[in-house]
Amino acid sequence: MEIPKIYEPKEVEAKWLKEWQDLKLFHSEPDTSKKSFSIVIPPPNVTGSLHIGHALNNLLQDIIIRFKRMNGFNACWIPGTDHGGIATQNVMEKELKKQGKKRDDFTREEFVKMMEVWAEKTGKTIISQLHKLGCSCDWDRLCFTMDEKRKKAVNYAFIKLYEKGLIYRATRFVDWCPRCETALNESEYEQEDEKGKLWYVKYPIQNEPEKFITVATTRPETMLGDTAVAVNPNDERYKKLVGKNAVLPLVNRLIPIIADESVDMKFGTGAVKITPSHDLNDDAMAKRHNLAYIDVIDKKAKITSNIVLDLKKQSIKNNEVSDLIGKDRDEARKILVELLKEKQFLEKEENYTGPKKRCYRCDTIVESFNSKQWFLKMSDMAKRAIDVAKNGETKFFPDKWLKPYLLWLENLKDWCISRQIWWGHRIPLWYCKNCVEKIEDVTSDIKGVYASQTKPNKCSVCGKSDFIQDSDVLDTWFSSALWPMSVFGWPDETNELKYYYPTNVLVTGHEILYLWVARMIMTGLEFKNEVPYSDVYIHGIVRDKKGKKMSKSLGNVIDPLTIMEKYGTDALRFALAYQGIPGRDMQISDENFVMARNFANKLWNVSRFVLMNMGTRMTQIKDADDTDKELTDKWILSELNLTIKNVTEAIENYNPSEASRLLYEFIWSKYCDWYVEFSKTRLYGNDEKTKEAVQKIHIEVLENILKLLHPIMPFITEEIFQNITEQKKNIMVSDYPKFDGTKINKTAEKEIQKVIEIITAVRNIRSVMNIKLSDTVDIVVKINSKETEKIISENKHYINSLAKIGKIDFTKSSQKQNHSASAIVGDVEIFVLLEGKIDFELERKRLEAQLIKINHELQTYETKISNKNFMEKADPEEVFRVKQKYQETQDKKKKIEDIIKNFGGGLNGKRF
RNA sequence: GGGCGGUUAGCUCAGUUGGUUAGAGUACUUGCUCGACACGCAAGGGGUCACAGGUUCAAAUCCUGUACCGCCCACCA
Repeated sequence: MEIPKIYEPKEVEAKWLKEWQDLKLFHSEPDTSKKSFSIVIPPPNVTGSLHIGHALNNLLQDIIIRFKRMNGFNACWIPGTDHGGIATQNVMEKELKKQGKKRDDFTREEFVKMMEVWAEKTGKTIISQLHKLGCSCDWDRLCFTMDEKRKKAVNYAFIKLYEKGLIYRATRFVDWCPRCETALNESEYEQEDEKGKLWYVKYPIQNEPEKFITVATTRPETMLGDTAVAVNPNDERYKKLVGKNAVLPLVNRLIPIIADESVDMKFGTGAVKITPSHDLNDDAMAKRHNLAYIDVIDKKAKITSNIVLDLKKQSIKNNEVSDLIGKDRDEARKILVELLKEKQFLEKEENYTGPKKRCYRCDTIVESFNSKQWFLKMSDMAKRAIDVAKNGETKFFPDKWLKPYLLWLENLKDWCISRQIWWGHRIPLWYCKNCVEKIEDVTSDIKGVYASQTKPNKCSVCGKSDFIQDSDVLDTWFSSALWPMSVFGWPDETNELKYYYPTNVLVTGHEILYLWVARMIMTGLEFKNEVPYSDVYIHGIVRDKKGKKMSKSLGNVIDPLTIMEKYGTDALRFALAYQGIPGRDMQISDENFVMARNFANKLWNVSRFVLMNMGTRMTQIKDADDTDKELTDKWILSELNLTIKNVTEAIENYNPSEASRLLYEFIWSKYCDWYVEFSKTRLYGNDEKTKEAVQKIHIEVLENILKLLHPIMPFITEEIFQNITEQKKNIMVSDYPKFDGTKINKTAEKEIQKVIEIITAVRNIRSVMNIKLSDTVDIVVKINSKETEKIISENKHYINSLAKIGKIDFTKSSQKQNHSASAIVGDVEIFVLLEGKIDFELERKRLEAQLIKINHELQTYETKISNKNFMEKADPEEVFRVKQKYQETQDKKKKIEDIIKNFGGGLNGKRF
């Protein structure tokens, strides 16, 4: 059997993906005789393909689900995709733009049809990527947030909430994208400080043409809708002006100068222009002071004709301002600033950096204004969501997220659920054309409005059957909020819903804690009266080397497919798991993948080693008696069991990083570096019985390693597992290793530790003295303690072979050995005889350097022991330890000093 | 302005409830084709744990403050 030296992931991965799929190992059916463990995927948007963040998110879920499956649970992981609302529609619009087309070139039906085709295509891409990643989702249960069943759930939920009176229509300030022409929520725009200007505009005082009040503004174009100038009532500069009128420049409309506490005296001039229609604060102020509203900017961010109507109403002579009608807000700004300058209303302009909201999909600056939207009342639902988190029905891992979660819910405003786009769940409200005069004026209490999944037959008011459906769609998070229920067929009481719901854990990044997690909890409580999952596992965001969030525009995205191609899927998975420290964002770079790839290769090669030494005697493992086992065997089994315990705990505590580190350490530094080497003396010997015994241990350890590692690295572990066992069973459905306390052997651990230290010390001398491997040298180990002599004696062959030395002798003499380099390991004095090969000066330097270290160490112990307080107050165990350590170090120091003393005479006399 | 996190070896990061001489990977130095692996083996060098106080017998670890970096929330004319 020829096995390549380098692990080749590609074929292996394809092979097992197919087999797992063919055997339907990912599939789960409700089975009341078994305990269920369920996870629902955070459905990726069908905007394109998966990024490394998705890979992390899904990997973590896969680790948990595979772990639970191997631990006897009926594990079910529901996969799916999200229609993604505005985000996806924008991707489509961008595609159209490339072809020189736009949304308006199509009818709504045509556009939605195109979107469906797109969603289908990208959805498939995403699913295939998840599949390739090794995600053990139940692919037979694939869902989409806008498929028929989910549609039903959304409509049902909307209608229920509507009937309960929780959904209402109102005119509110909303964030609005003038390019997308829809309301946005906080996840749909990004707010950042941007460089801009602050313009100081002089507003003349009525009847006092020489006097002005100067306001500072970042948005001069909105001045057309100003209906007041406000100052702080305590502002001495303006006290006399309050109550007077200012004349709006260019427009010549009179506006009152008012006093309001909310005005910041320190900002700008301390006087602020008030545009109630286009600013949330101004709106609030307008309500307090009963000011008029004049809309200046329309849905498309163009100047409205309202400004002229307003002028006419006040019989103010028309002027150049009316030319602005229909112009874009930016253009209008330029023109206005020019006009103000020309007419000497502009006092000055200065640079100013302030916050700007931009639509996160099209980068257009968000406009905020009053708009008629559908809202969902949040206060009661939020209260319940707060309660369940406080009383622990839902727990957060790590729990530091509890506080922000609560804070968000406590300040929650009603949720604007309507969007003026075409892609999404259309609001299931129908208006009787006969009874409802103006659709814009519809509210929930008006007659002739019906909440219904399908078009109503007849209007109960007028008896006619001419209906029109609301043209808005629901916020994409509305369907997401129902996801943990809807994937199991809710609102129908399906077997799946009964068996798998509530789910066990939700795994997600913290960026959607509010938007999604909180809302799922609220709807879960509302409709099912229980939390949708008991645990919320919140992982970090993947960032690049410089700590920047990965984004296409920054060009720093890592494509998981590229990594999988280059290093293998298991390497990608291991690297992500290894770096994914709970509660922290993670930075990842190529080096991590190289490390993981090398680790996979190490595992591959150690299994090659085991296989090569199995011969044809590959047998089922039977636990031999401990008496048959050597110290090294007991040691590795002890270490293995410790690893089993710790890895299991780590995964159960949602810490795959810890699990990965433990496994790396055990496999590489314990099993490969030491046990494998120890075992060679027996494997290459002639005693068949001994050989077989050590083979059994190897099989046992390797099999356990593979199982432990399988949730993180499924492919390579399955491949090796199938090679080393004759079982037909797949590793992914085998039993996860169980901790066996009887295998823990502290004595073996201690003694092997000693052996390792002695070997390392000898190797060190070899290395420093530049002793070639080919030079077989003799070594004499002098023992002062009988206990250690026994250990060394019993493990002599290991020291011989691992330190590559000729022979070991014992001596009781405390005489220095001629021509030797020395090392002290605890109570063991080692003399490596190097006749003719020793560099005396080097040896002296080496020992003196050691002495410096020892002295330093000794000092720390001395300080402690001479400290009365330490001796009295410290934990007695700690005192004992320090005392012991002190004694040991002192002994060691004395021994080295002795050697050096002897050295003095020896150098010239060549006694050494 | 409020909150959260970070600052540990050249680089990327671990470090559980305070208690071995503070660890890993990588990079670096030296030596290795020794019957799993050069994607490797062996040996080594490298850190005042951001800074300043405090608590404690004892602090990378707990507390307070400072600086810088990052994120979230709110405000900003």
